[in-house]
Amino acid sequence: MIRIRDVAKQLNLSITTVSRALDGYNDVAEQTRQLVIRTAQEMGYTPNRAARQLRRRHAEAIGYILPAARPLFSDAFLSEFISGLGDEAALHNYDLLISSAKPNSPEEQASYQRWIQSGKVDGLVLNRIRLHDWRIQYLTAQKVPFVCLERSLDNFEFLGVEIDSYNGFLELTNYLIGLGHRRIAYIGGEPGLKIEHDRFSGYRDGLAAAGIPVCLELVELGDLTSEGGYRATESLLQLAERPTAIMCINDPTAIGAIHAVHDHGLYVGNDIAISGFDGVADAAHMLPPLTTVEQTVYSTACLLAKILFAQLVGSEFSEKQVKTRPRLIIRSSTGGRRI
Amino acid sequence: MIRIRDVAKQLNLSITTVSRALDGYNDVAEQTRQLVIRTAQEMGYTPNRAARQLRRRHAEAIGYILPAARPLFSDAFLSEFISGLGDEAALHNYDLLISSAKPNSPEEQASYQRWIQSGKVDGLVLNRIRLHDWRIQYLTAQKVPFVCLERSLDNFEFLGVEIDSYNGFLELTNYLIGLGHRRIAYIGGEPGLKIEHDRFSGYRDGLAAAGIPVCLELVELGDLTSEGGYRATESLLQLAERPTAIMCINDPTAIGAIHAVHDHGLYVGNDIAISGFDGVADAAHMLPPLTTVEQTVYSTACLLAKILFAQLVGSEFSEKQVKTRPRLIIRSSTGGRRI
DNA sequence: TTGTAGGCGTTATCAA
DNA sequence: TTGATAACGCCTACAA
Repeated sequence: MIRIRDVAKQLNLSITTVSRALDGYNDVAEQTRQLVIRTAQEMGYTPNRAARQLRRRHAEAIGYILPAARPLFSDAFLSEFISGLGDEAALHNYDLLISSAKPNSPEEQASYQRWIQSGKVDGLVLNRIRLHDWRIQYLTAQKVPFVCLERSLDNFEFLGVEIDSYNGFLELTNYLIGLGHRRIAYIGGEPGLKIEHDRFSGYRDGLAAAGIPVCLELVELGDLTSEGGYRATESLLQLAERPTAIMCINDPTAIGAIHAVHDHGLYVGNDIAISGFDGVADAAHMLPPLTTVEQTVYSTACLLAKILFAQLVGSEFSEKQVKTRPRLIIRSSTGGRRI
Repeated sequence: MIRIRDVAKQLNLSITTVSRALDGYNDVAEQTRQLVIRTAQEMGYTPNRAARQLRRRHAEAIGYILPAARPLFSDAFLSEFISGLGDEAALHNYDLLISSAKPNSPEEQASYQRWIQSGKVDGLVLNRIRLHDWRIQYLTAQKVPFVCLERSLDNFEFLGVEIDSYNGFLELTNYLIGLGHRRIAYIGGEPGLKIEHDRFSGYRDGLAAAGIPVCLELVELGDLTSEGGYRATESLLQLAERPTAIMCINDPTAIGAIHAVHDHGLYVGNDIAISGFDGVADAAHMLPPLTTVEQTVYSTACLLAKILFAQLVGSEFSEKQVKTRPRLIIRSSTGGRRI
């Protein structure tokens, strides 16, 4: 390992001078600076992170804990989300630390506490926010910078990005009603989730505005995965009177729904309309292509990270709170040619 | 922030004693140990990671750099892969550090060097290995522990997991030939990739064994994404004599291919057979469900991490090199009912 | 403009 | 069984 003292010795300079030349202080002769920078580069010197962290008292890393309900999970949303966070972090020369935990589990709590208390990360990114989320209370109390995708009912001084799920689902519901659907089912997620609350509300209010009563047998509980969507759809298809449309809380759920409908020998988009929410890249490549509400996951992740960095390093980015209106993307899974 | 000295002061003990009680040394009175552990817990003490790293000279973190060809990418393979690495790392109380870089770019090189030289990670996980891969030479020279998914031609002392892509593709080719296909196309990835080499070889040798010449117009270059698969398939469909089957290097490519075939008004599984490779969860939820060669991404990632940890902490896991035979999963994208 | 020295919080060596 | 002390590599008052 090459240390700063090795560079200093090589140049017959003091450690101080080398350190300051590298860090861009202006009290070092320009000529010396150039020499130092060049030599450090040649020698392949990179400051030891542990030492720097200890001294500077920050980690130059942000953290994100994956909401993994089971050890094995797969979610197209997450790879886009992670790459957005990672790219933005890299721009600031920060690292992205990843862990995974079952939402609302003791392990989740332990992970957050360990990261905070041990100083491994300077800030955190949260998603899958619960209506009452201990994470927000905890991080606020600990004064740890964090940003959220979606807000909870607790955090008044919300920092982050909020996707207007409610209006997205409202618009989608209106669209389906406009197509003539009356028996519209909904497959959601765990009740305490903010997105569940918002999206279901959009669905409910959309129906109400058209004078259609919410029919409880048409409301199913999924788990945000394809498997959950498949199972929930199977129940719906066994009803005496089948729904003519199924609105799914997210794209993976919708993908499972499409599959279930197909396995029942029915035609998606024709016999039954299916819609999702997220707009992950794969949604366009489904057969039939999936009608969805697009929230541009990658750029949202970048935006979240930008907001976090604005807090951490006082970067020029000034937005603290962004509310975006997702875009309804109509594809043939809600009607169109027979496949 | 609570430091070890705070705990020591609280108990009127020396820092040394507290440190050793917590670390499980046996030269501290059992009674003292219990007291220390309890108090530390009550006070919410967690060792500062930077200080510990500096002293112990390791980071308790492993790293993985995503092969992201473009800033925005999405790959079902990766979310499974990352969660496997993360779960296994968590089991050892290690963190997983994530970054992304364009394969073979100067930034990729800079990222690896920075992580190594700054001591941010104790070991690395590599995939998308190139036939001649500077990473392997560099990490070997630096004596940094690492594991690979797939091996290169350079590393004789290969540590990691090798999926037998060659035989997987051979078997798949034989299967398609057995179905009566003669014009079988191949959509691959960047030429220097190990998986491209192996999978193409399996395809070529499979054809050769059946006395079918490789027809260059049927060999297309993709980029491992759905978009690449879509474009390549469009070219194939414009040939005077269309292929009757298309073997894709991975599942995303196959998903793009299915979509392109569909857009041309043809029936996948009927007019044209399509196959993938990876066996990510979504493949089963495609329409039609995708025939693929399954490599159980999640458990492979866990296995890779296990091998890495065996090096890092001398865990009980003794396998150093695992070669797995992937499993051919036949679904209706290579023939079956019309959808 | 450059150098000296002290300390960040922890662990390890050695002495008590 | 416990405690004093010296590092780990870096940054930064302060002195020269």
